[in-house]
Amino acid sequence: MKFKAVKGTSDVLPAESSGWQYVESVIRRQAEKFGFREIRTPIFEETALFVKGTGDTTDIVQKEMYTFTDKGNRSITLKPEGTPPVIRAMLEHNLLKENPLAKVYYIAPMFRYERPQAGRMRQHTQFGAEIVGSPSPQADVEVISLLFHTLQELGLSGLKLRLNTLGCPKCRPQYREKLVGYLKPKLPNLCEYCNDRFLRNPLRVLDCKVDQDKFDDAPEMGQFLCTECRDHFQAVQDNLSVISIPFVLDKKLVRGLDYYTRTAFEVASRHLGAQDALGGGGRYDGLVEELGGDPTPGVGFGSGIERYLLAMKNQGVKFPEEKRTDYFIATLGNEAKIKGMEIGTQLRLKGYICEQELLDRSLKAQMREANRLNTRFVILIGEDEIKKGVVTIKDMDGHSQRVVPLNELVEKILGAAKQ
RNA sequence: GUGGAUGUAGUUCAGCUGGUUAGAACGUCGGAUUGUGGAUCCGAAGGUCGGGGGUUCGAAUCCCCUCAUCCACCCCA
Repeated sequence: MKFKAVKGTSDVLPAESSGWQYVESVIRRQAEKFGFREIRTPIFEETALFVKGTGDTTDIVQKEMYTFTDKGNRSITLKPEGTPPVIRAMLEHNLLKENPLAKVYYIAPMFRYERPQAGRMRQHTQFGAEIVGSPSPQADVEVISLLFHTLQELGLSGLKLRLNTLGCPKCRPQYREKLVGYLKPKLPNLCEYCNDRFLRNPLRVLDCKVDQDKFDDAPEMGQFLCTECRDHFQAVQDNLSVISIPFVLDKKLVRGLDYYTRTAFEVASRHLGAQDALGGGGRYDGLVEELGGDPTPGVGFGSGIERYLLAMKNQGVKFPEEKRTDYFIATLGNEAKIKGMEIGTQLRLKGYICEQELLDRSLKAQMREANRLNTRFVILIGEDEIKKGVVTIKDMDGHSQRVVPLNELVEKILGAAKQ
């Protein structure tokens, strides 16, 4: 085979696209119920937006971006995540000046140069949402609720919401300093990954699978939280409880993006493999300012639609049935084909789903095709019908058929379809 | 970037320690029903055995290289 979809990308074939459309429609309905409005930003951005927004210490920026130079000598990057472009667009168009609160969602492709595996692609599609402008813990909860309830609405079960707080620029540095002091003497005894993580993001070291048991006496973020952060975190938990969203506290949950403050969360499915997060997000109270706006709080999430579909498949979730074909026009002979074209056009104008044979197959094959399409009625036009100026209509469910004169065809079948 | 597994019809797979015409199921097409679907029966088409090189009288099968896919690490959606 000559051409193949490049590594880590895949095609959504007709057999799967109805599943996608269904998921997308559920997402849009949920987002709109909460009052989120869609935002569409370009598929690529100036590279610097991610270096500054996502953070230059993150894996995404250090080794996963699809970056290239365009003919105008600009450094361009295919977006690896959705939040920085959304903030950029809000600032560029002064959305936050028009209204101090902005709630947006998006369904968009993301690109990361990673080694593909189950649930991880180089191009994947994220459903994300952001609330910008509100410092309220209820904004955190609204965003979590949108994600959680969307997943539930799709029929996903075995969901696990993990929750943590990362503190703020006031209290996190103190914890970080303490943790670094605690870890430093242990480094020679820790694995190479730990040593690597220690340099990039010390909070991550505690999450190591190899050395996990060596950190029993490690200092905890909880002991260092300032009162504002502590209250905020408590309020998030209280509100989640009020709306009956179950969660577990996970002190090791440290998201891989630099901009998170306070709340961090992740929803995982037990129906997925190693990459089990359906979505994750958190609060980013410093990001807007970092990208050149006034200090403005924000909170949001990103979630992977390919993973939704994977989890739904693994879990055996049933998708709604596809629409059936109302009329299949089976034809024999040239005149019949022309007549069929005419009839089909009229039926579609009336709003029916209507297909016509395009391969000149045998009548048997055409009937088989009609059956495959789950057709309600077959309109048969052969040489006999042409001679007599009629059409044979077969009811595929009732197995009955009758002959209808051409001139009253549309009226007749309109009636039949209403039954 | 690291490790492991796998590449044979459209699809899912079989093919024993190398032996000559590479099989099955499903799907497709045709027939049983000269113009009628889903069930059944019969038949047909469809394969450079991922690619290249080597060993051998002989390679889908053994060796080397390469490419791709999958899974895991890392990290994330």
